Amino acid sequence: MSKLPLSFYQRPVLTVAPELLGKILVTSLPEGITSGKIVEVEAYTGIKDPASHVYGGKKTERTRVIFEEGGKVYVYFVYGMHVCFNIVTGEKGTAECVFIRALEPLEGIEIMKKRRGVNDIFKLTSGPAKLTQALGIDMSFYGESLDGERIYLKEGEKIEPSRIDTSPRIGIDYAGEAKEWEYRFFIKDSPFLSVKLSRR
DNA sequence: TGTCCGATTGGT
DNA sequence: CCAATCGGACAG
Repeated sequence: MSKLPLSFYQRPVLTVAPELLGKILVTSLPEGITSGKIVEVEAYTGIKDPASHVYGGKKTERTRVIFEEGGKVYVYFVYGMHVCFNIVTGEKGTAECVFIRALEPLEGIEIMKKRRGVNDIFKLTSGPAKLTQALGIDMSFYGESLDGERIYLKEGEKIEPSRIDTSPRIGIDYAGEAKEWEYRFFIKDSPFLSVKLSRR
């Protein structure tokens, strides 16, 4: 199974985000290969998106990679202890990214259990900061290309549209009306989601 | 340089 | 519900 080409990411974020469901995120590090199937993502659509880190055109040392062309890693450190992982999308000149919120563990489950310090498979990668810890993703991945050796995506299960649901994004109460936007995409029958709310 | 706070998690 | 824990953002 081959790596997804960078051209996959260099399309509009609202196209790429749902297509990421079912794809396999892989890291290859000294401890071994770990991977998981993407089951939950959120789209952050750029400088006009009040929930985005680049809202209003805010371009800083932390956010600069979001302005690059799609196919790069945007990671950030938050709450003094957590790393969150995003995939930059779109053409150069846009500032879009997809926030990866949950995976279904696949390869290297013993490595992931050791990194996470838990045995329950449902607690390994069912949250944005859990999956980075499980896959060994830290701030050194900032700006890395997703067709590299350490981290990449590969083709996975084809997800039928009927299995995909949407909801507002999680944890963005500061974003005004944007907190209602249906930019969270997830595989509705997955038991590995970060939150078990079904809404409506 | 000082203060404020978070696209979370895990325990109470 | 709330503490943990600290780098980035921004005001001054």
